[in-house]
Amino acid sequence: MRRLGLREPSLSLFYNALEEVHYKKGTKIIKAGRTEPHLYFILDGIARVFIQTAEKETVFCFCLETDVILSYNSFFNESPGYETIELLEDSQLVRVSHRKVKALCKSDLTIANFFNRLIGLELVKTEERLIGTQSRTATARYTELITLFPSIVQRVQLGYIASYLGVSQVTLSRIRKKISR
Amino acid sequence: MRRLGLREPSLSLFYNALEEVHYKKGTKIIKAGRTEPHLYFILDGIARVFIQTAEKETVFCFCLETDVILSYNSFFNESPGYETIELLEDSQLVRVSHRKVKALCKSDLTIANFFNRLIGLELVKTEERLIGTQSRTATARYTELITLFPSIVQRVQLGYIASYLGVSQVTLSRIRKKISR
DNA sequence: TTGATTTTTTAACATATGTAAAAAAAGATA
DNA sequence: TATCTTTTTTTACATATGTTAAAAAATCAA
Repeated sequence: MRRLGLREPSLSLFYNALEEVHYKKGTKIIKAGRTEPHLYFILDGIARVFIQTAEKETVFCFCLETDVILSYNSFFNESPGYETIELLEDSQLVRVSHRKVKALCKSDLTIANFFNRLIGLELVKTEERLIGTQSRTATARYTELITLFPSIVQRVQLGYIASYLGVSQVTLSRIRKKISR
Repeated sequence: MRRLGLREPSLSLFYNALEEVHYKKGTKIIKAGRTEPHLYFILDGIARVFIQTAEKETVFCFCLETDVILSYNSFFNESPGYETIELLEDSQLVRVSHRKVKALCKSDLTIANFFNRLIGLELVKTEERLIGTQSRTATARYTELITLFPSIVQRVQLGYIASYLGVSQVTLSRIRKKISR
């Protein structure tokens, strides 16, 4: 949190609201269709964020250590979220209720600005994802994933990565073969 | 702004920082590669947001009346933005410098929370776009665009809409033919 | 209205991608 | 180790999409 400019005494205020939790691999910490009451930070572990339709399941991001896990629609519209978030490893997280975060933002200017920046950086990240998805090939995005987030490729099975890239697993296999030459 | 919960006296504080501007169709109010100093709200007009690579130009959203126009990376990272934003009609906008917005957020708790919500809703919107892009066909997204934002389809040429949907204009023509039967 | 320009649709062809199914490889369990 | 399960790669085929170019339609200006 400190890297986002949160300093004492607001830092302690925020820290004291956090609660550490541990979950097993496979746990769905956030489920689509529910208004999720908590926000999480990953201390150790990895999660996939996906959305489900009648026909298929689409992975639309992975969350790693230090990342925030937040159902945007739950938080900002107090409406059911779109995404389900499943842990892909036994994980350690800290969590805090939306209610507490909002109360802190309403009462503490420093925390409000810290949270502003947190959300802003999420927005930049999401925008980068969207730009990537629309303007670059799956091959380019896969090679980028390898260089920027090698640990994702190592820790996550290819079916999920293919879904994340928006191609079938067969196509990802072909991409992997092509770039390994 | 009122719909985002901004009330007096903070409302006036924010309003007084705004400056009305008028631009001709074709004006690029924000250019990729520059750290944009302003944030805009559209009073009247329509804009396309696109990014440019060596090979092509990709439209990744349209902005309409009441929408905010903001280079996320300029604002949150004070780094050059990715997108170019071009007005597709003669337009009326209001603008305010990032500097002023940040100063207001640092000094006024209500404005900080208002801005928080503004950014949060942008995040929800961007997420919805990303989910749509990844998990739905171009045909489904086009029919949704017609029902949710008919004015975009009426006011924007199909080449831009095709780019927005992530398909070639030829494919969009085929989609239009298919759904008109 | 007429002609010029821009936008949209259509046609033809090549190719990249998805689906389904099988084979191979890797990982887990007893 | 040997067996079972899961994951990844490969194959074969059908099809949707992109590219290029031309035709048609719509828009704009004189």
